[in-house]
Amino acid sequence: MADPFYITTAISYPNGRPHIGHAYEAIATDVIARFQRQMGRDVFFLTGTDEHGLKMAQTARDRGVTPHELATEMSSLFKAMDDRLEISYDRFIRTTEAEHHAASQEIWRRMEANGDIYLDRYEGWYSVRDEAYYDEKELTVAETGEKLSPQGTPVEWTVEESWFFRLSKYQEPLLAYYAANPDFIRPEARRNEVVRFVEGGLSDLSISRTSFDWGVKVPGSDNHVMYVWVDALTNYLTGAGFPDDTARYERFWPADVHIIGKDIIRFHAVYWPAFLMSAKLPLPKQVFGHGFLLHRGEKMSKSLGNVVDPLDLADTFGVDPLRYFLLREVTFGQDGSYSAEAIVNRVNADLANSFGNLAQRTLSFIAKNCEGVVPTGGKGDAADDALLAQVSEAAAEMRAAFNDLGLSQGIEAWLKAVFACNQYIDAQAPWTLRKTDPDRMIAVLGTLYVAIRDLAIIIAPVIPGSAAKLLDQMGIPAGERTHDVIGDRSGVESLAISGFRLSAPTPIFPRLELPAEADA
RNA sequence: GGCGGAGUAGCUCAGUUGGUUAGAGCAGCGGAAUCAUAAUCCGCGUGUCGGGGGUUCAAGUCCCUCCUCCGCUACCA
Repeated sequence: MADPFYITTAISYPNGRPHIGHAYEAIATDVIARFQRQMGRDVFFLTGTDEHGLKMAQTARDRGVTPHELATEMSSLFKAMDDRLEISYDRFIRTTEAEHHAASQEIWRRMEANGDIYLDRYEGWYSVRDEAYYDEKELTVAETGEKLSPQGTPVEWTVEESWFFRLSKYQEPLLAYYAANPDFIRPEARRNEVVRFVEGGLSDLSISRTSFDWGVKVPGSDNHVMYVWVDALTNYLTGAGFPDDTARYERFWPADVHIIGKDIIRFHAVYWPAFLMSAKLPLPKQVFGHGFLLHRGEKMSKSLGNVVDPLDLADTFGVDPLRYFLLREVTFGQDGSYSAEAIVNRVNADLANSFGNLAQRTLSFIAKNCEGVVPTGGKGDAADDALLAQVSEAAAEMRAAFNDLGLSQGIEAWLKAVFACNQYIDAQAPWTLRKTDPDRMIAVLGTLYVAIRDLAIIIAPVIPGSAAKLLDQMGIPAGERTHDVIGDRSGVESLAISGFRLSAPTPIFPRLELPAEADA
C-alpha cells in the first residue's frame, strides 16, 4: 500500500465569513496534497471548522439562534468556499461532532492519567456583560476610576475554578525535541521565535472554563468545558480516527505537516506537542506557519473596508488564475501582497501569454496542418531531446521544491521550462518547415506535444481544473498524468496509434482584463 | 526595553560555506517573426548591493556601529 501522507489546515473559527486568508491557506494546503497524491502517496487531507467557545455562543445569542445552529450555518460557508476553490479535502471536520467530543475527552483523560492536569483557580479582570477576561493592559480607566474593558463594560477581579495543564513540566522536553528535529517548526524565523519563547520559561495553562458551556465537557467535571486549545488542536487526532478507528489512526498519525497561519504558531509548536507528550502520543512531523496576505501592502481590516471575499475574486478572475497567482506571487512562509492589477498582470504574463499561448499555437497548428493527427516520428534533432531534457529537469526541480514546501520556487522552475518551449518553437519555426521540410516539422510538433503534456501534468496541482481541461483536449488518459510519464514519448505515440484526433482547440487561459473598479 | 528578521535595478524579488565583469521576472526602449490569446522570440540596465567603519589578497556575502521597517515578548481565535 502507498506511503501515507497526512496534511491539515488549521480549522477555521466560523465567527465570521471566510476571507482571503482562509482561502490562501486552503489553496496552499490543497496544492501540497494534490502534489503528494501525484507522487503516489496515500494522502489524507483534513480541514474544517472550530465551532466552540465564547464568541460563538455570544454571536448566536445576539442573533437569536442556538450556537449549534449558528455553527452549522457558518461552517457551511467555509465548506462552500473550499468546494468552490477545488480544495480536495478528504474530510471536513467540525468540532461539534460527537466523535470529536469523544476524542477530546480521551486525550484529556490521558493527560490527566499522566498527572498533568490539576484543579486550581483562574483569576483575572472579568466583564460579566462580555463574559470574558481581559488583560490588565487592555483595560481603560473611566473618570469615576472604574476599570473598563475595551468594550467599555465594567470589569471586576474574578476568581474562577479552572483545570490547569502542567505546561511548565514540558519546557525541557520541548527544547530537546526542537533541537533533535530542526525541521519541526518552519520557516526558520518562526522556529527561532518559538525556541526563544520556550527558553524564556513556560507557566501552566488554564484549560477549562465554568463561565460558559458551549464546548466539550471535561470528563468527570460536567460544569467545566474545555477551553479552546485542547479541544481545537485535538481535531487533528479526531480526523485521523483517534481513538477508536485504530487502523486509520495508526496509518495516518502522526501528521506529516500542519499548515497554519503564523499567528497561531505557538499553539501548534508549543502547546500541541506538550499535550501529545503528556498523552504519550506521537508528535506531528512538521508545523509550517505561512504568512499573511496584504491588500496593496496593507493589512485587511473591517474598518479599512478592504476585506475581500475570496469567492468574489474567484468569480472575477477564475479559480485557477486565483490559485496560481497566490502561490506564484507569494513566497510560501512570507507575507505577500495582492491587488487586482497584480493578479491580472501575473496571470496574463504567465498563464495566458506564456503557457496558454504555447499550447494554443501548437495544438491549433497540429489541428490545422496535420488534420489533428498527433505527430510522432519525423526527422529528429538534438534540439528535441534537449528540450525534453529541460522539461524533465524542471519537473525534478519542482518535485524537490514542492516536497520542501517551496511552492513559488517550484512554479518558477515550471515557468522556465515554458519559456524554453517558446524559444524552441520560435527557433524551429514549424510554420516554415511545413513548406521546406515537413518531416522535420513532424518531429518538432511531436516534441512540443510531449513537452506541453508534461508541463500540464506538473502544474496540475496548482491549476487542477485548467490542466485537466488541456490534457483532456490532448487526449491524455487520466491514468497517465503523473510524474512517471515525464519525458516519455511512448504515451503520445500510442495515442497516435489509437487514432485519436485533436480538434481545433479553444484557449484554456483567456487574458484577464482589469475590472472597471480596479480595486478588488 | 529584550530577542529575532529585513533593507540588492522603476516594481517584485534570487543571490550556496566570502572569490572572476552582482542576477531573474515584470514594466520600458529597439529589432525579428507572423503558427498563436496583438500572444512569441532576440537585444538593451553607469544598480553608492540602507549609511559609516573594520577584518581580508578578495565582502552584497564575516565583525562593529548608526538609520529605517517588521515580527515575537504567554492563556481572543
